[in-house]
Amino acid sequence: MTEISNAEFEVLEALWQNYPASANDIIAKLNESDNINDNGTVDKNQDKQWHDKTVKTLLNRLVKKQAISFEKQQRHYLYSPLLEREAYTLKESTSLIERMFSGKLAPLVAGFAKKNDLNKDDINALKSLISDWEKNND
Amino acid sequence: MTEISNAEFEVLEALWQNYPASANDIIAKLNESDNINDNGTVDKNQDKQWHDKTVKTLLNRLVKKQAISFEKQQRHYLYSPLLEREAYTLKESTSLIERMFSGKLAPLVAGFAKKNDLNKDDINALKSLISDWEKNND
DNA sequence: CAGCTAAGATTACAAGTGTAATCTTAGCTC
DNA sequence: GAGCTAAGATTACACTTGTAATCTTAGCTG
Repeated sequence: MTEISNAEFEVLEALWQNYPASANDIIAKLNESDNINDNGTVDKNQDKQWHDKTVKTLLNRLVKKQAISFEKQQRHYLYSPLLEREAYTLKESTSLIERMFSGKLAPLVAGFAKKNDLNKDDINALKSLISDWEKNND
Repeated sequence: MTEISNAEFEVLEALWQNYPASANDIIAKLNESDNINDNGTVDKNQDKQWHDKTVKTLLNRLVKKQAISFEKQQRHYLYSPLLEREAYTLKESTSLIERMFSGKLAPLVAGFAKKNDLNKDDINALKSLISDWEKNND
């Protein structure tokens, strides 16, 4: 599977939020003000406007890259992701951590902690992950 | 500051490990079998061989992008990074987390926990980071 | 000193990317 | 049914990227 570019990823993101979807659905979603991810977090649309031709091009490329599929629905297509969001983001995270931190998660978190001032919620989420891990690994 | 590409990043990495350095120093470093990062972690060189012309090109691009500087040392140059490694990796991590996880660290860690089976060391590192954070934020 | 060499500068070139515009055509509209 | 429309297909085009090869020139070498 070839690489997904940043712009392609944003289109995929819109599709993950709601599929199957027509090109127009996707374009509309991309041009909404805010978007909600699978994991419940929110992407603010920095009022970027997506041109429909651009989105169509990206959909085409995603099809070629076998990241999404489509089925003819009368005159237009309905697209669906072939990639799972979680699998994809994990792959990307892993790759970044590999390239920048020799595969170790802690240095990334450390950098984050140092500057991006994690808040109490982040810390609680991490603690909860840790205790889950310990539950399963003790 | 424009974007640093993957190949450029690897060259920067070599420079961060030892600078100021001549082009040849950098080429040699890149072609070593293993490399050790600032943070003590190790990059295995998957026996990729860097062609000197390629590295020179990348050094040029990095200079243009103002990611590194050089000073004439007799006939050749000595290069130094202008970017700090930690600042750069933090920016990249933040950007990925922003794009994929709406800026939340926990979902990334969760994905990692779920599949990449964190080991005891990772968990300890995270715990230690958390307790540091709590020490400073209570 | 003439030519060679090696450092850096310049040029190359295909593939990928962001961003669309134009082309083709099946179906809707009068 | 003739033409318009809108979906998708094809083409465009400049910029970036990976990966070098060629050009230029200052200094070494015989």
